[in-house]
Amino acid sequence: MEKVYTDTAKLLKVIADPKRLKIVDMLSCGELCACRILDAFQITQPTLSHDMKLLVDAGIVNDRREGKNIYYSLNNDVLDQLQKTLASIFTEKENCICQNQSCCTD
Amino acid sequence: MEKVYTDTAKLLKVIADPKRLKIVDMLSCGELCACRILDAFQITQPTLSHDMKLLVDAGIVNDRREGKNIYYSLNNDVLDQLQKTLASIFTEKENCICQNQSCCTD
DNA sequence: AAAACACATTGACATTCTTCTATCTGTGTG
DNA sequence: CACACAGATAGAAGAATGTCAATGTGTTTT
Repeated sequence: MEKVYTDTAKLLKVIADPKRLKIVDMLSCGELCACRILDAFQITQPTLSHDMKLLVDAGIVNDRREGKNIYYSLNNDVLDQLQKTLASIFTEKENCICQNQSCCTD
Repeated sequence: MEKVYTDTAKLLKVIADPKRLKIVDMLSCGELCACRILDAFQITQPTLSHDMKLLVDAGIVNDRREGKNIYYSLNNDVLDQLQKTLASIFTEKENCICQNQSCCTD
């Protein structure tokens, strides 16, 4: 499968979750520590830690330690690029992936 | 969990797959019948049928029978709305979801 | 140094997703 | 009507995901 599809699908899979979407929404206003994010959910600390690891590993979120706390923030470059990629997938292109093909029963 | 997150996550889950992303990309150039889409992949016909059902049930794709064939096309309204929702989640808002909150250790 | 705090990791279990083979349904054709 | 074709549905097996309790690691405080 073409790389753009596999790469984009990996990113989408990480944000295709209500909790993680809300986390991204919270972080869009600025950096937050894990404990603050945890307060907003009815999940255990290890579950949040697991979700944050997915977001960080995907490059969507940056993490930074300050004393005992870990502060998380959005990586806007990755999200901007994702939006551009989606726009290009959703929209007709000049060199259409399936142009000049007729249906099998034509 | 807030409805916008669960609804958006459901849509994202459906397109968070390389095959289905490529299908959307193919359909962005116009209507295609199932047999034509199937030609582009190394999967069995029931697998494609299952993927198309996910896309149709999510409202991302419309289906239409013409004789023996089913023709699929994009529902651009749903995709446009999804892009807008993502943009609003990714971007700082005036009424920030977490404004006026200080970290738990402050 | 010992204890407390914030977060990560491990291991287990349940749920969901993916993909297949086999079969069924709807449509057109001889 | 019998058959062929396009696609959907059913059922099953394996893979991936979500979540937790228990425990480990790094940092600060006493």
